[in-house]
Amino acid sequence: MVGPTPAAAIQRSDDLRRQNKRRILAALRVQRALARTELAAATGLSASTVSAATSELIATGHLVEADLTPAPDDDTARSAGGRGRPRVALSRRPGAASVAALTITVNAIQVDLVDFAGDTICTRSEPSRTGSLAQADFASRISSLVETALAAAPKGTGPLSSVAVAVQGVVDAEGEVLHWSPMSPHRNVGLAAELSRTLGAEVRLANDADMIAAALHHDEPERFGGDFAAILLSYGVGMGMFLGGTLFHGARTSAAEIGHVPFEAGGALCRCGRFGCVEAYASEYGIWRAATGADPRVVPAEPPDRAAMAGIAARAAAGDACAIEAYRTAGRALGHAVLTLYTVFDPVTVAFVGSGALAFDLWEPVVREALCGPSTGLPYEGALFYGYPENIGLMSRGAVITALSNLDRTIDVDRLQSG
Amino acid sequence: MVGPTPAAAIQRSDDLRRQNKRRILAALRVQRALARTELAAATGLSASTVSAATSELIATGHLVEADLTPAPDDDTARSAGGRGRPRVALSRRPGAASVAALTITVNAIQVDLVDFAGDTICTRSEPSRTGSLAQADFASRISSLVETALAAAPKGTGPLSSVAVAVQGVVDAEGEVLHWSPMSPHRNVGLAAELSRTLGAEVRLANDADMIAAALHHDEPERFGGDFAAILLSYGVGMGMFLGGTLFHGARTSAAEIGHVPFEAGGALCRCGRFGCVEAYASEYGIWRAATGADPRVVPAEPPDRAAMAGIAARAAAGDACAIEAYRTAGRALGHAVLTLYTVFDPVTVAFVGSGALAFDLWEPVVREALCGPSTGLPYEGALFYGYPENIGLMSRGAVITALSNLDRTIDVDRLQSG
DNA sequence: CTTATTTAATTCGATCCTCGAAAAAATAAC
DNA sequence: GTTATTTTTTCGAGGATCGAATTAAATAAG
Repeated sequence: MVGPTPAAAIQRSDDLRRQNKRRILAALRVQRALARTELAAATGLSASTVSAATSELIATGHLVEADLTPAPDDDTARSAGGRGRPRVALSRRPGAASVAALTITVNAIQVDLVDFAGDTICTRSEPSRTGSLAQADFASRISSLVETALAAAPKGTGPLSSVAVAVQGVVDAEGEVLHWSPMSPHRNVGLAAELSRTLGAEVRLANDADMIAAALHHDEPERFGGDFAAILLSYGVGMGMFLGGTLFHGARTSAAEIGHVPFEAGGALCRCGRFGCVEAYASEYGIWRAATGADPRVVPAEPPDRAAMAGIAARAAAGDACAIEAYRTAGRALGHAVLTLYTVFDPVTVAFVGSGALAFDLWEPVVREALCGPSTGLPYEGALFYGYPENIGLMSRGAVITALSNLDRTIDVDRLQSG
Repeated sequence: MVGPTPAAAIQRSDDLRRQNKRRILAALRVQRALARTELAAATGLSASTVSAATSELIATGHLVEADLTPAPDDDTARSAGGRGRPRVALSRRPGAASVAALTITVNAIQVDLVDFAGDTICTRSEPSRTGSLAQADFASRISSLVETALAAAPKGTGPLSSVAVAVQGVVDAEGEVLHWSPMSPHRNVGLAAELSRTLGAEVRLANDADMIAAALHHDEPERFGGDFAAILLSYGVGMGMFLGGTLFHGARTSAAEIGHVPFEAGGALCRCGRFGCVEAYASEYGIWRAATGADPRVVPAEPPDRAAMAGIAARAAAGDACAIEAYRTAGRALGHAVLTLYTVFDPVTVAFVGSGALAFDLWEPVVREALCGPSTGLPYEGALFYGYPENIGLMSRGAVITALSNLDRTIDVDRLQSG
């Protein structure tokens, strides 16, 4: 290799075939079942190419001809009956493979086992006191939970082929190393490799907020199909963002740590060890500290639970000045974060996810206040905000989607699938 | 189109051919002359494919067989003489097309006319009092300067096929609209379309800092080949950044306006109309205000010239407390900006470009100070900083590269080139 | 009940692309 | 002059896509 050209992926004609097969699989990941004609329209390929590719994919066990279920919401195409030869739907064969989505939070470890078609096979979860675990135990604990789930899976389940791990903290861009996490004192842990060894499948780590963004992007394309940010207001403050239809990440890590943008120099102590980060004011513990009058220079050892946060929200709603002020401060910090977000990435739709969205109406006006006034770019006032108080479900949903989509990128589309 | 798949670019086999031809042209844009064997190595294509593609490109007038110049710095390959059939170098045929690079600053408008091989044909510039021009005059002024240059070009010059305009301010992501510029009171000007009409070529606008980043990326790949930011410290504070080998841009504009990240709430007045932006402290006018004791609530009408800034740098070097403090304040603001940059994009190499880099050694330690301490991500201390006091040359250089690379993406590689 | 109509899917031939191996070309060394 | 070496071209094989024609399967009409 002499030149600087990074020799892009596709340049031989058989790469083309593989890529087009992948495109068909991807289309069927989003739309559960499609006829060959619809696949041709969706992928832009000709009917003959789709016919050839799908018959190969059926032969290799990737696809099956589904019962001609009338598509769930069939607007454009003719519905149920009609003249002409009826279309026969294709879908991904459930037994072709299976994937695991792991959702690791401070409170619990959860695994979702999902088949190739995207249906959940089984779910397991257990409480986690992750902070007290030795580094090696952490990985083996996760592995054994996955193996428990695999053991409970019915016969005919495809081999575990891809694992996505949603975890709080900073993950490298390749999803292999956990650089920093609030759940563990260890740094730069090669968790993906450890899990891959015991599970015998490709494992990718991912930031929790990124997974939430992936879930929203996949499930609500009308709101979150293009460019948007998902800001996770939970124990900490994280962000996942889609730019140009793909998940944004930094030069070397998942990055976009909007929660650790400096807000007030020498201010309240943040979990990361610095003073004055946005998170120190807008996170659960930040709001809890301000509402209870706790020392802003100390990070509480135990995270406030959902009940405690709901209590503060209730007090604020009832007019408690201290609680209201806590939320207003959080709003100012968030306003700073969103203003920074807009300055760096442009106005985008923002979804606020997690317990912080419980009191959405209390701090949302404060955030908007920070966005008023002149700017060098686009007008900020019209930005759309959405609140999603629930976060765990979105995290695991995003991990499922990510595991499936990782699999689609690596699966061998030419060889026979076991099962 | 039913599905959400955006029907990616390449799926027919003749797309493949076109793409591979483009890859060959691109390799020859970076390395002026390469033999077929070298092209095969650089692109990853087989010798026979390169042979076929290049003979077509020669027939269509895109390439010519150059005199067998020994490659300028030929380490890997055999140099000059040797056994065997001598390699015959190929290069882009100068007359196949020409491009124009426009560099518009507060002081001057400059046009560089460049041939398809990348050599400058001719250059023109004239002073600009852009602020006082009517919107329509602005475009016609630029057009006529380009036409003057074209008239002075020797016979055999290829037709003008691509124009890149480097301009201060906020440009939309497609390079068509100038949303905001300090040089003009008008907003959302469709400058690209206006120029395209009179010049009869594709015109793309680009942010000035982005062009500087493009120049550094292209000309110093060992330093700036991967991920890096170029922070322009001139009349304002702008930023261009490469992430994963491509120029970063926001959802709808060039974005990455690190100069307008909020630094001190209710602080000094910024050109953008807000108070407390980083730019209000770290730009030429910000430093000038602080060093001369001018009102921080007023933006000077006339930008301080290069001599004035050099004077302040000299005063600071001589120990003038007021000047030193101005640079230290600029350093603190820049530190905030870089800390935000690192939090959002990860630690990357940074090039500081423009007059601000004149006093690099005065504020660089202050910036580094802000980066010390704990963080949730990668360590910040080892980041590399470089200073480049000159900026106009880099801007026009980046515009040339961008114009050529835009052309390479749109040029018809199958049909005969005039000339 | 038979026939026409309509839509879906497949088959077939043409064209195009890339690649590997072999041949041709051009020079240096002996 | 012959041989060795390296570059470039030629040629045939193997795939891939596409459009047109064909086959398949159902409904509507007479």
